[in-house]
Amino acid sequence: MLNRSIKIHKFQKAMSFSNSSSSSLSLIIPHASHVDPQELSIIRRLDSCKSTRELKQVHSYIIKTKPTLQTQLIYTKFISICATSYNHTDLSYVNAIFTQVSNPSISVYNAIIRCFSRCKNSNDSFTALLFYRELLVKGLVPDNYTYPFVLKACAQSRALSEGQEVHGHVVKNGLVLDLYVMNTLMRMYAVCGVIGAVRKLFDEYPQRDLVSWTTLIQGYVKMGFWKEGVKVFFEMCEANLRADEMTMVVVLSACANLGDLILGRRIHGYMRDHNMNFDVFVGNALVDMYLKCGDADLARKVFNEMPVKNVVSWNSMISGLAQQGEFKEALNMFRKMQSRGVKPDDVTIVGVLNSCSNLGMLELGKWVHAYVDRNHIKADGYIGNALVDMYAKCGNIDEAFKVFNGMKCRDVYTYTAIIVGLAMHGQGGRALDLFSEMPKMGIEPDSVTYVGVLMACSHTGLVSEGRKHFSQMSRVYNLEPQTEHYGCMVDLLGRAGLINEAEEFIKNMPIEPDAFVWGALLGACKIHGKVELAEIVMDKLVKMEPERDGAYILMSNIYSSANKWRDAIKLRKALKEKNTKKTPGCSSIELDGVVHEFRKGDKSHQKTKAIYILLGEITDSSWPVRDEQDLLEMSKSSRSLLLSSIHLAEAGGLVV
DNA sequence: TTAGGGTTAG
Repeated sequence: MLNRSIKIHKFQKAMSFSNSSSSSLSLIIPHASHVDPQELSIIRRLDSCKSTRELKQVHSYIIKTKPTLQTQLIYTKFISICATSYNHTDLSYVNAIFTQVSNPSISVYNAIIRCFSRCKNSNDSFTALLFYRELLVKGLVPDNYTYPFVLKACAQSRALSEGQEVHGHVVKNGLVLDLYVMNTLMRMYAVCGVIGAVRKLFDEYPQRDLVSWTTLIQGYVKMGFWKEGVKVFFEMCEANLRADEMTMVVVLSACANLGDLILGRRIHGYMRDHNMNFDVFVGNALVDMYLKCGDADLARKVFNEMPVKNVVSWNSMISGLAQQGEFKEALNMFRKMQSRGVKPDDVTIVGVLNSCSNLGMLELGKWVHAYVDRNHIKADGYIGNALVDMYAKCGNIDEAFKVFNGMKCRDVYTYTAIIVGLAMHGQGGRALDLFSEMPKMGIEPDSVTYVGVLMACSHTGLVSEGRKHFSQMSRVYNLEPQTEHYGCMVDLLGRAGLINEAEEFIKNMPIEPDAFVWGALLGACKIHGKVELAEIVMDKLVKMEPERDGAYILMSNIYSSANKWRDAIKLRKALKEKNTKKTPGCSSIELDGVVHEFRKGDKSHQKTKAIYILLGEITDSSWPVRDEQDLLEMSKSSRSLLLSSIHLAEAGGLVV
């Protein structure tokens, strides 16, 4: 409030200064009721200007040679052109023009409010509201053009109370039946999340057009009521209104969030049936929809067929593939993007770092970090968090802390990234220290932070600490534990040998235990050799996920550890006969910026032959052929790294 | 001179 009054004060000061200076420039004639030929010729010249620079040249020409043409009409034209014609609006120039107009009419105010409301920056939108307030103070009456601009500014700066005030003015001025005013009012409420008000306006308004329907759909979609949004779209079709591309982008976003591929394809079909123009916005929305619905092939097809792509198209593919777990593909997409000369933006960087974290690609992650530094991109917010996450997940805790400490604004995501990273790399104590720092910083943990905290306790054997945190999450932070949290607790108790307690814990769970929870108990059975209990748990897991082979393999390992070889062999045989779906686990290693992936039975690696020979060196005392060309080509370090990967694969129950 | 569109984290 104080800030605003200072702004108004500053602004009024500027205005009084401009009034006196404009009088020294003299000769601003009052608003012309008709356009004279000289004005018309200037307006034509202004229309042909290609930049603010050219505009300024015309401006100085008028001041020097045609001072009588410094009319409200001409100045309104100057401001309007600045607002609509160029990519970047020079707001200080627009302001300077405005201050040269004495007694600006409502048209001049409309033009300047429009100019400031077009900017995405909420400060500029706020300035637009200050102009609006000023025109009211001067006793001017807003018209049907003023309100759409003012309401847009309210929406942009999420200024709901100001928007409601403007709504009152609309009613008072009798403009409630203006379609543009109504639609922007609806949009203002939609952006501010007041979906009830959007619906009320829509229901009460007699003349809805496509924009009204689209705004209502978007209101629902923005609030996460995706099904409702789609329902409104079908109601709109029943009302015989033909949707356009903008409507489809919003509907596709609802399908994406619903993850409903059948619905998404139906909408795509609707667009084809209605011969819609597949512009870059529609293409991006389709790519996003297909990826969020899990169909990467169709997403790729749409992407490849897009005649025009922009950075958002690439970002949608990169982040969407990563969401599908196709991290390697996401990085390939990034490489392709670079080879096409498309400049990455913040979203690209976050997507790439996310893939690096999941693949353990520290080298590429470092390269992205260097890119961020080189381009003076602030490593705060999304990017800072993604960097912390990448370093922490890749095990470079020192670098993770360097980024973490260098961040000005840390939030729950920053803390969670480093807590999870520390917990994953066996530094539970440090993870818990950071967790205890959060309340002091005024940051509340969320559900994922608690997964990290419980993991930290589990890996450090801190049973009572874990119990304390588990009970605190609902008691203090009102976070209902999910199966992941119960699984962590079972893991914690199980690892500590408290098997009976872990069993009891599962029995008393208020939600149905899933495979994650039972899997944790089976893991505990393996550590502590509880064969009989393991058999019961395995039965449950097999019933839950008959298509998975994880439980069989773990059980077979439990039998082997207990020297029950016959049972182990019997189980492996049963597994083979059942033809179960193999757990798609894989191990990967980054070597000279390239990720090598290893899956069970997968022989697609270029150097498979050499790897098998080296594997033979380890498993067989009789040495295989030494003069294998591939083997000789591999450097010593490559060999040891690839072998580490093989070990990793084996540790996960997989054989290369 | 007026309104509605796509991508980002643990």
